Order: sequence, then structure tokens, then C-alpha cells
Amino acid sequence: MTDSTPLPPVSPPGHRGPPDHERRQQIIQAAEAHFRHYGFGKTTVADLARAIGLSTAYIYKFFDSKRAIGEAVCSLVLSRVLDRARAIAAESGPAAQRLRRLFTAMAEISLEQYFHERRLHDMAVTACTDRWQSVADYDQRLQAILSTLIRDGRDSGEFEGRTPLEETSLAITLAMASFLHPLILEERRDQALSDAALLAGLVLRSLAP
Amino acid sequence: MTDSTPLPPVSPPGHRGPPDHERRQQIIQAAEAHFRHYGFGKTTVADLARAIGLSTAYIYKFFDSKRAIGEAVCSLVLSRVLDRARAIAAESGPAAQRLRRLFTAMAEISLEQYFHERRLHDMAVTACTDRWQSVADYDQRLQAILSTLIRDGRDSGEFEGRTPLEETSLAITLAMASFLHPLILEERRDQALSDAALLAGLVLRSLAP
DNA sequence: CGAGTGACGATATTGTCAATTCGTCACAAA
DNA sequence: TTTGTGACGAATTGACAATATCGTCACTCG
Repeated sequence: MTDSTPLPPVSPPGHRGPPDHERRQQIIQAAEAHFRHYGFGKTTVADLARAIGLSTAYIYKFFDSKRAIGEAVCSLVLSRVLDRARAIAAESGPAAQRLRRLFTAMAEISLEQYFHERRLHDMAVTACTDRWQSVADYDQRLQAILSTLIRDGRDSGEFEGRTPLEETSLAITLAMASFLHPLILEERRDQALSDAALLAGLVLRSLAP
Repeated sequence: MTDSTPLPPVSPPGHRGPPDHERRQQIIQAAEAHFRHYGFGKTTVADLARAIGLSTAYIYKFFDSKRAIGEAVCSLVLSRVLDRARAIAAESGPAAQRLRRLFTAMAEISLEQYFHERRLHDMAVTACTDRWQSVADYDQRLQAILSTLIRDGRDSGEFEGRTPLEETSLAITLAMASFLHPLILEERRDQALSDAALLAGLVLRSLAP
């Protein structure tokens, strides 16, 4: 046991077999391509197996269910969104301005997905409706990004510091659902950007010192 | 044309024939009973006709579609909710307290409907997803109730008065969708009351002078 | 004229049954 | 031991005919 041996990574729920395995990456890759093109529901595990050149039984050595594959792909896609959110939140300039830009960008990314990646959007709907773990994880990570941004604002004196940070960031994450939840986004797509701006305004007023 | 003759009422969309007609009331009454028991989708127009003792063709003398009947019942049910909201908003005491009570009560009413009037809840889902006019009307009326409450708070000095009232009440109505939209309520039913409290907190911070 | 309806076409839904899909198990090969 | 699979049962989906539903029209009756 040398000092350079990392601890074994904790596998996400639904993962089987060794966490770092080429076949798993191939499955996720094939799954992402198929889900983007055909949608989650229309893609069969057999399609994925065929695309890789395996049997469906072998797929189940790596994921315990079709849903687990969906969760893995969903996590991957959402982590790209979060990377962009993190980048915006980490920009220089007033925290309030960054928060506005974050709200607008999140709305734009979601609309882009709705209009140009409809199958991925529909998969997001399924993930929310069926309460996939990847959605809960995403919410937590978004909240962490907001916490960091708010802490910046507090440090610079832009934002109030009385309310517990956890409560503030949780409430803001929650409020963001009113324009980011995929089903609401679908219903209110024509107003999504103005909704985002309105809510950013309300949130910034709530953060005012 | 005497001075005591009221103007003819403007009929809601989808209504046919004379606005004030006993058959229309019977249809709405039968429809509400059936939708509560069987749901909107499972209830046929023929069911309603049979319950009243008419042909389906006669039902269409009063409503131009099954959806219009649904909208009428939906409006009726939502107006009862709004009556309760209005009563809370009109209570005496600090405006902030009333706003908290309003958020909590709205969450409770919605959860009550989800758990004990599931068919009505499902109909609300349909109404939102298909963007029924009755939902848009409800949103507007809720916003008006909030405007009145906020104006009270401004008059008493509890709330800031810089932000245009329309913008404030619209943003709050929007934020309320995060715990009141029927599909979100369904997903997050275990946290609906704490969500409502969190959001009331955020909204009240946004209203602080 | 107001109150009311039978008949009907277009569309949607349901019922039936075959085919497919999901996920497991016992096993094989290197 | 790791990599991989054919066979299989339970559940779901697809195909298609049968039936139901939505909504309209031309008409009747008092």
C-alpha cells in the first residue's frame, strides 16, 4: 500500500463491476449517442449491445438496469451544464451581474436543448418525473455553485450576510425550478428568458444588504 | 333600455348559447362530479349527457368542446382556491405574516388535492400541460391578490416601494410555481411545505425595505 | 323560436394476440 | 479470474381490427 494509491472510487448507484472499465465507457458513449437520436424510451439495451458488439447480458455486468444507464448519461450531460454554470459564476465582476448572467445562461442552455436536442429534453423530463438520482445530484451541485457565488457577494459587501448561506442557496435553487424544470420550460418556452430575468431580479432583491 | 339593465356578460371562450342557462349549470355540475370521480380523460361527454338525461349533441349547444367543459370546471375549482387565498391576504396583521400564511395555505390546499382528490389533481396537470386558459386566468388572479397584499405592505412601510408593483407580483407568482405547479408538487410532495416556507422567506427578503 | 336528437364521419381508444424487451441464470472460453 | 453469451420467464410494446368518442348536421316538436 504505497502513499500514491488513491482510495477506490465510490460507484454511483446502479453501477456493477469495476468502476473504471473500458466497456463501461463504451456503453455510456453508445447510450449517449442513441439517447440523443432515438430518445431514452425508444432505445433498447439490445441496440446498445449491438452497437458495441456485445450481448445484452454483458451490459448488465456493468449496469444493473436500463435506468442506471440513463442515469449515467444524464449525469454526464448535466455535468457539462454545471461546468458552464461554474465558469460563469467564477468570472470576474460584481456578483450580482454574475448571478444575472447565470440565470440567463441556464435558461438559454435549457431552451437550446429543448429546441435542438428534443430527445435529451424528453429524457430530462423522465428523469425529473421519475425522480432520478442524477437530478438530485445536479440540484445539489447547482446549489453549491450558487453558494460560492453568494459567498463572493457577501465578501464584497454586495449581498446581505444575515440569512444562513445554506438556506439562501437552497431557496434560490428551488426558485430556479420555475423556469428551469423541463416541463415548465416546455409550457412557458416563449417567456423563459423573461421569466429568468424576472426571477434574477427577485433573487437579487432578496440578497440585497 | 332602462338604467337598470346590466350589460350582457362576456362569455368565456368555448361557451355557446345563452350565458345564463339552467342546462349549462347542469352540465357543469355533472361534469364536476364525474371529473372528481373518474377524471377528465375517463369521463365522456356521453356520460355527462346520460347523467343529465340529454343527448351528447345538446351538450354541444352549450360548450364547443369537451375541453371547454373541462375549462369551466377547472375555473370553478380554482376560483374556490382563490377565494381562500383572497381571504387570507385580507386578514388583519402584518403583511409579511399574511404572505407566509398564504404560501403555506396554498401548499396545503394543493397537497390536500393531490392526496384526496387525485383525479382533480391530474386534471390540473392536464390543464397546465395543455395550457388551458383557466390556468392563465388563475395565475392572473393570484397575481392580483399578491399585488393587493404587497400594496398593503408598502403602505404600512413593511415592504420596499422602489420596484414596480407589477414586476414584483409577477415575479412572486412565477416563483410560486416552484412548489405549486402540479407536476412539481407531485415530484416534491414530501418537501412541499418546507419548500413553501423557504420560498416565502426568499420572497420576504426580496420585499424588505 | 327554443329545446332537443338521431345519424354519421373522422379520429381516437381499446382489445387481442404476437413480438419484443428487460433482466437473470447457468455456463463457456481464454 | 475476466470476459462474455444463449436461453428463458415475466412484463411491455407493437400491429391491427373492432369499438367508442368527439363533434357536426339536418331535422323535429311544441
